[in-house]
Amino acid sequence: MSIEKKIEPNVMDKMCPSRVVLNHVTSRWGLLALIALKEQPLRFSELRRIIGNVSEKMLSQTLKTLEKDGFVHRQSFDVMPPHVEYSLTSHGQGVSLHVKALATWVETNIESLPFADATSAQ
Amino acid sequence: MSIEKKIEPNVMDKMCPSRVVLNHVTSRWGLLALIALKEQPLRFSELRRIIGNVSEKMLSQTLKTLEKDGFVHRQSFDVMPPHVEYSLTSHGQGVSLHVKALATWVETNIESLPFADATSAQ
DNA sequence: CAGTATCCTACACGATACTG
DNA sequence: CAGTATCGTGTAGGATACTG
Repeated sequence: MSIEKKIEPNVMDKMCPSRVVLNHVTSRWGLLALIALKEQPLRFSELRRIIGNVSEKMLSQTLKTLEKDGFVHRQSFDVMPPHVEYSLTSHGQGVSLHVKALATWVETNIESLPFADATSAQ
Repeated sequence: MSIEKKIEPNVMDKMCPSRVVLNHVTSRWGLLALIALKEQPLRFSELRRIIGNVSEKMLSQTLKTLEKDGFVHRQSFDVMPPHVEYSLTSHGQGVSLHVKALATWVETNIESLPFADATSAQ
């Protein structure tokens, strides 16, 4: 069905490597995946449930990217039904530390930010 | 020219506040602006030059968002030609610390990431 | 369960032109 | 200089259906 594989090339691939990686780890779902996996290894659907509101497509895409970047390890057990576990590599532990710190800072300080006013009505 | 003001509403405004703010500070240009301003106050065009390849529209939009969030302070001197200085608030200093740490981690470790191979050819 | 394939839309972002 | 206004494009991301 596909002689040519259209693999959703990224615009940012012209940027310097570190910016690209930075964009991966700070991406909408990448950030949340790293934080979730920081606690413990998780299966695909567990990850989906924890992150919440992420489509299968996006989670899959995000995990592949993070795997390529060397942050996530994917272990597939060859059983039926399939069982796949995602975990952080040592590099993944490294970034997730900072990602988590950033996220925690925001959560901790959100109350004191003027932004909170705008949405505190609900 | 505009009875109704279309102010580019954000999809994410349905998310919890901290996620929204997190997205602001980790956004493509937000992240870079925070890092640049961490060193010293900067004018609009200085900021543009330092960040590089950011359009006026995006930088302006980014700065407004960060200002609303309480991370950036905008000081306008009423002279001609205009002189505007952007600087970090104390909250801005707070997040930028973590943002910078994250960015630094990536830059430091980029060489040891498998990703580097993919683009090291140029 | 753990994904892929396909289709579609909204919006992020850039380019250009204009203004105080 | 420091923006705003407007328009055009690509792509991030969702919905749905299907598969090993």
